[in-house]
Amino acid sequence: MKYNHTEAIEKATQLFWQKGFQASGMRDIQHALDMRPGSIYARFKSKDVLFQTVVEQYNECNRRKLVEVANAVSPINALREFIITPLTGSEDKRYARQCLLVKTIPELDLLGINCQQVVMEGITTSRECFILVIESAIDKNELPANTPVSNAADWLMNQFIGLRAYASINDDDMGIKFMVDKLFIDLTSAWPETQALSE
Amino acid sequence: MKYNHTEAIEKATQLFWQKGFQASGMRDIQHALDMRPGSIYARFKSKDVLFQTVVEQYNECNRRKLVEVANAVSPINALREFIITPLTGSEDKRYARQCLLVKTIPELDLLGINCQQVVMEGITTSRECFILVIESAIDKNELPANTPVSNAADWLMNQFIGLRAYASINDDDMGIKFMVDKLFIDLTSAWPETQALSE
DNA sequence: GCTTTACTTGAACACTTGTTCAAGTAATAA
DNA sequence: TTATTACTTGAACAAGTGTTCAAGTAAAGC
Repeated sequence: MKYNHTEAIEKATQLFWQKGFQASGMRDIQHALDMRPGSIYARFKSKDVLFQTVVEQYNECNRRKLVEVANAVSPINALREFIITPLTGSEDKRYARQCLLVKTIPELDLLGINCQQVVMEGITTSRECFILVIESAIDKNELPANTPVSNAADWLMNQFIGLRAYASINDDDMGIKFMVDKLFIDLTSAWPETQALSE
Repeated sequence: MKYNHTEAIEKATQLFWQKGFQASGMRDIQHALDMRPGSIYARFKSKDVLFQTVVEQYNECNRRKLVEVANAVSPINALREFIITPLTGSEDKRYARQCLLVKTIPELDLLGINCQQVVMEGITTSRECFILVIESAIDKNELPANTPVSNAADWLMNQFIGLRAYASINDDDMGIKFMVDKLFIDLTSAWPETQALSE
């Protein structure tokens, strides 16, 4: 049977996402990819680099989806879809409710320095994409023009992260729906005074 | 030098809070407590039970603080204080910005079943205390009477968790202040329609 | 003083971890 | 067929983990 790169990375992603970096032992990986240690080390230099490859793909996928949201006819509706999708995944994909990057942060200093960078880049990129979404929503009159873009993007991203963490340990679908609804009420409601830039 | 139980647990708390359960090796613990393995195992049955003891104390401390907030003259003001305190800890106590329980959740199944239970109890208790706080605030006319207590408590707790996670990887004090202000605006603003109980 | 009890020590143990590499197998080229 | 190249295998390794326990030390009781 021939080796399939895409499939191997998919399997690795699934494992890392479920168990985290540290808890996914090389023996688990060997089993998941149905490959022997030598083969794995021939293709990926180490467990660390394998994980990095996984995260790189995760980031790219994430970025693409968020740009789509920003370019949608109704960014707010698209955003709602984007947010709800991972929260309501079926039981067998529950592990995907939690963000892989967020899950990785506590393990950050177990990773090689390059790998750490890739993880942090993913977060930075996400933040930038959320800014795009908000700008686009303002542009299309779905959000008030005086929305404080940068702060609101931080806020929005944090809300999303919090929601995913909540959903990953909480089954109550009604509760999740409540929180999402609340998020969109608050998104369009008042913002705190932002400090003047110079003083 | 005589053994000091309180101090030992304090040191252990600090270590676990900084590095997490798994990453705190027995050798780290030995060094932090300045005790040899045999002594540690004589007092605490295992690393697991030591961690459990730490979490039990953490939970009790947390509960006490939240009950104080509920019983304060102005629960909302007390709540603001309660929320801001861990977010603005000095640089050398940055580790305490993240909630110990939240930090532990990803490692939950490395723990013994009793220890797992103690961690989950901590979260449940927190939730119950947040309900008390909201009820008290309604009672004292600081929140509208139609606030959906249970859902709002879930929401509030999740906001707090999210904020602590944000503050633990983000230095920007102005950004943190912005988020806290936003939280209190949203706390007193509109809530989504809650589904009827029977249908 | 001596005996008994309580506590401490740290080398050693069994097990798990990520990683290596000589040997083996399959595919391709001549 | 034979020679060369590309890839795979899995036992073995070094370093790390939580834990044990026989031996040692200090304290308390008489």
